[in-house]
Amino acid sequence: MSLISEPIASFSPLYQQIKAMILASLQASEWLPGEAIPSEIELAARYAVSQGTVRKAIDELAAQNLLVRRQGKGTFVATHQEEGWQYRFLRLEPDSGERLHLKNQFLACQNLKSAPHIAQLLKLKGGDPVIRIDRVQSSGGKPIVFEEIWLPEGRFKGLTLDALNAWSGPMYAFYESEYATHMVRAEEKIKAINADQNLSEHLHIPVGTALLSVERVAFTYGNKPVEIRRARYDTTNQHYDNKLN
Amino acid sequence: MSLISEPIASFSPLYQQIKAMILASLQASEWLPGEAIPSEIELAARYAVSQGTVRKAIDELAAQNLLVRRQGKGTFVATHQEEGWQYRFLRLEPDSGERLHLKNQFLACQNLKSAPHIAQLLKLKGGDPVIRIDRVQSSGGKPIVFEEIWLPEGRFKGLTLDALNAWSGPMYAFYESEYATHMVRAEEKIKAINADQNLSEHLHIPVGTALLSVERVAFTYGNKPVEIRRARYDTTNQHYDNKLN
DNA sequence: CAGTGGTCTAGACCACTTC
DNA sequence: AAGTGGTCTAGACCACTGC
Repeated sequence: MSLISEPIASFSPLYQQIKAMILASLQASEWLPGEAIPSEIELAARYAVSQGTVRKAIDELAAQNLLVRRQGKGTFVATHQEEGWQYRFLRLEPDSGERLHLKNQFLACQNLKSAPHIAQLLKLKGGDPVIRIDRVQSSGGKPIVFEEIWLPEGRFKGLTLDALNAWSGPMYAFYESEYATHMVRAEEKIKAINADQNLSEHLHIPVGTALLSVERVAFTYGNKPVEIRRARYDTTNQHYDNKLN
Repeated sequence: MSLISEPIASFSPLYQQIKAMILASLQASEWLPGEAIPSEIELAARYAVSQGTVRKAIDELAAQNLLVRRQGKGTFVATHQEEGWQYRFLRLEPDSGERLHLKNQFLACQNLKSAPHIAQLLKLKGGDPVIRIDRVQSSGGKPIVFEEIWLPEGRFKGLTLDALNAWSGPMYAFYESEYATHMVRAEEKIKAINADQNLSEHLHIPVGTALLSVERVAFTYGNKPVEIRRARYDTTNQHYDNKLN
């Protein structure tokens, strides 16, 4: 061990500080998903820096998909309600290459005490209340996806099966409009598993069939985990598509 | 159909043109992987634009991982030989979270006439010569990955099993140093399959075990596909890790 | 110390959208 | 025509590397 202590932050460019301040405003819901943020000139005045410095901050936030720039119109807070952004996190697509259209069927929505595993991923204390949702998604009448979802009860108070059934559209748009929670990024761990009795029934396939297991943790602003998903995909006629750069 | 023809390129910013010229130099091997490209000031002079315009072009190429900037030293052509970049495209990691270390065993390296399916992916004519490599990769003595690789024979002339066995290190570093071929990006399609007799033997698992099937097409400069891989992962103790943004 | 990339500014002008 | 983001420039200065 060296006696010389590490600098906390040896150097922090102005535009990084601006970026942090814009991020703080997003997190504080000063501007809501879908809304325009102030123009570059206004922000430059507010923070007392040049427009170029604000531009660089916004550039990086846009690259992270937190903001969306539209020439001639303004810069907007990213939203899952936008056309073409509803399925931003869905990597499943038909082998034929067409667009996948999934029909939702919610099976259950229960309030539970969190198991240690789930609590840890959501950064809750073991036993803290969580909501668990079960659903099946179908394509052309065939069940393709079986999914279990865990949410922290604190943020999603009063969520019921009826509310879910009343909603038509992507879940992340639902979270946004009903619980002011915008998903920023997610991490997935993928495995192959053999279908058990339960999955066999839900997906109408023989026991033992190979299925894709996708475990996802989704995060809002500030790297806060707010949703766990455990999905099982039948990949007979569709696949998980990934680009590596 | 409208009688008004679409503009080919309604507007092309200077920095995009600079980007295209740098890209052309990379494709023409004017600067090799691992080498430094000329300084921003030199490039600005060469293209008769300001340094800022060159910067923006380089910024985008760096964001695509084609170039790597190093403050105080210069800008370098990305290479798979670099420490930490050898496994840029490998998304498999142990459930424990440690680093995966795979040992290579090449089983075969044959010259074949390409099947239609492979030829199409490599943009060859059906029947054009291809090289097929079979290998198994093991972690801690356990076989984890069985992989078949197809390469266009034209670009990889004279590749033999002996040459592969003589090489210790990642394949993409091998392609780079022996065949002047740098991989830029890749696309993967992932499914779950049940192990057949052949896979059962290679991976020492029972027939029917669920395996991850990963089909990859890898591209060099100019979006040219130059490698097909069909991998099978045993995901009992490891998983495919993916980040969604 | 010289050379490289990195930050910041101020200003001119262009392209797109809306009124 | 006014307002927005997008491009391009020129210049000053900072941070990091290596001789």
